[in-house]
Amino acid sequence: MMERRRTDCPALPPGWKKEEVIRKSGLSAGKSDVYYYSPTGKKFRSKPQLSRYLGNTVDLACFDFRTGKMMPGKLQKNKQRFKHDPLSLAKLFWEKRLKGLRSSDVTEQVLRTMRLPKGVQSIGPDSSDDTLLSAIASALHMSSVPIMGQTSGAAEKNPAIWLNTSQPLCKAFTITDEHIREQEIKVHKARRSLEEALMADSLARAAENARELLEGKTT
Amino acid sequence: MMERRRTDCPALPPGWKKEEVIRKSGLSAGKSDVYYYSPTGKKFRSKPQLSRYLGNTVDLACFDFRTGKMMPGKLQKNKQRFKHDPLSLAKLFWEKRLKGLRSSDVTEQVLRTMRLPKGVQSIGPDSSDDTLLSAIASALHMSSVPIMGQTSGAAEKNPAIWLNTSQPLCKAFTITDEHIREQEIKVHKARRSLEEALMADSLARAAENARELLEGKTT
DNA sequence: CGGAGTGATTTA
DNA sequence: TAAATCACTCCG
Repeated sequence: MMERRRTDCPALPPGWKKEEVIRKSGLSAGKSDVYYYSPTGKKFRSKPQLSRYLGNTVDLACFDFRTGKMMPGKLQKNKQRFKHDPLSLAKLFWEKRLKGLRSSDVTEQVLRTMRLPKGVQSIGPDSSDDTLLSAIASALHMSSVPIMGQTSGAAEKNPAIWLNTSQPLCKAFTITDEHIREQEIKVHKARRSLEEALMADSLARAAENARELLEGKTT
Repeated sequence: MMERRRTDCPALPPGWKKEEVIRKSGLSAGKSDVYYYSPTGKKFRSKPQLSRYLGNTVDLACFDFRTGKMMPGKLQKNKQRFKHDPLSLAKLFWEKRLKGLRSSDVTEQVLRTMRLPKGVQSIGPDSSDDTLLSAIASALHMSSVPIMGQTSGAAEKNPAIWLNTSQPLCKAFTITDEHIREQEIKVHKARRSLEEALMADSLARAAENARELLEGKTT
C-alpha cells in the first residue's frame, strides 16, 4: 500500500526520517521492516545500529524502534549493561577527554570499577572487535599523526599511534602485523570516507562507520 | 589469492564450472561472489538463474550455490512450494507435451490439485510475470505461426497463438492489446536473439533468456 | 561492488 | 512463538 513514504520522527533530532516497508514476497510476506534515515541520508536498520551512531547524543532507552515513539515505562528494553561495554567506555573516555579532564585518571577510574557482563565476556571476538574498532577510530581522529600515509610498514606499526587511546581498553588484546595488514585497505577506506564526509566530529559516529566497514572480518 | 580459477563442479552435470571471486574494496571487501559457467560458457550469478536454466534437468533443492555442493538435510531452504508456481508448471507442461502425452489432460490434472501457498498468491505481479514469460516463450517456439512478422495487428492478437500453451496457466490473467504493444519491441529482440543463438531447444532455457531480455518490465 | 529485500539466527 | 537483529542473496 505504498508504505514507503519517509515521515518525520519527532522522537529523534530534527531531520531524521522513519520509513516502514512491507515485505512483498517470501516466507515473511506481509511483515514489515522499519528504517530510519539520518539528516545526511544514511540508512539505519535496527535499534542497536541507531544507538551506536547516536551515542550519548540521544538517550534511546525509551525509544521504540518499530513505532518511532518514546515509550516511558519501557525501560525493560535497552540493556542497561551496555553502559559498561568496551565501545561505550571508549565513547565516555573520549567525551571526558574532549572536555579537558585528565584522561588517564578518568580511564583508570572507569576500568577499576568495570565489570563486563557475562554475556558480553563470552563473546570474545565481538569484544575484541569493538576494542579494535575504537582503537582504529581513535587513530583516525589523531590527524596529527600519519596513520596510513604509506602503503605499509612504519606508520601502521608505530606503537605511539595506539598507546594513549587504545591501550587501556586493549589490555589482553594483541594486534599483530598480520591483523594490521588485513585491515589496511579497510582502514584506508574508512579514512577516506571520513575525510570526504567532513563528519569526523564524534567518536561514536566514527566507530559506527568503522564497524560497518569492518564487518565480516571475523565472520 | 587469485581465486579466479574455474573449477569443476561435481554436483552439476559434466562440463559445468564454478568460480569464486573475492571483492577487493568497498563495504563488502573480503566477501566473495560465486559464479557458474555452463559447458557452453554462459555465466550464472545466482541460484534462481541457474535453476531456471537447468529446469527439471537437475534438482537443485539441496544444492548450495555458495559451496557448490549438495547439502542433504537442507530441504528447509529451497521452497518446496515452488513446484507449483506458474513457471514450474509451464516447464512440466512442456516436458510432458514433448514426450507425447495428452497435454491438455496433464495440465488440467495438475491445475486441479494445485494449491498456491498464501505467500505466493500475494505476489500477484511476479506470478503474472512468470506466466507472461512462459506465454511469450511458448509463442516464440511455435515457429509455424508468424508471431512478429508484422509490426502490429493481426498476428499478435491471434488467440490461437496463446490458446493451447498459455491458456491453462493464465486463467485470471488477461493480456490486452496494450500489454502486447508494450512488449512488442522486446519480443522482437527476444526472437532475434533466439534465432541467432540457434538454442531454442528447451522452454526452460527460452524462458530464462526471455526473462533477462524483458527484465525491468514491471520494475 | 552496492544495497534493497528476504532468509536465518538470536533474543525476550 | 514472535519480534528484533543480523547476515546473505541477487541483480543492477
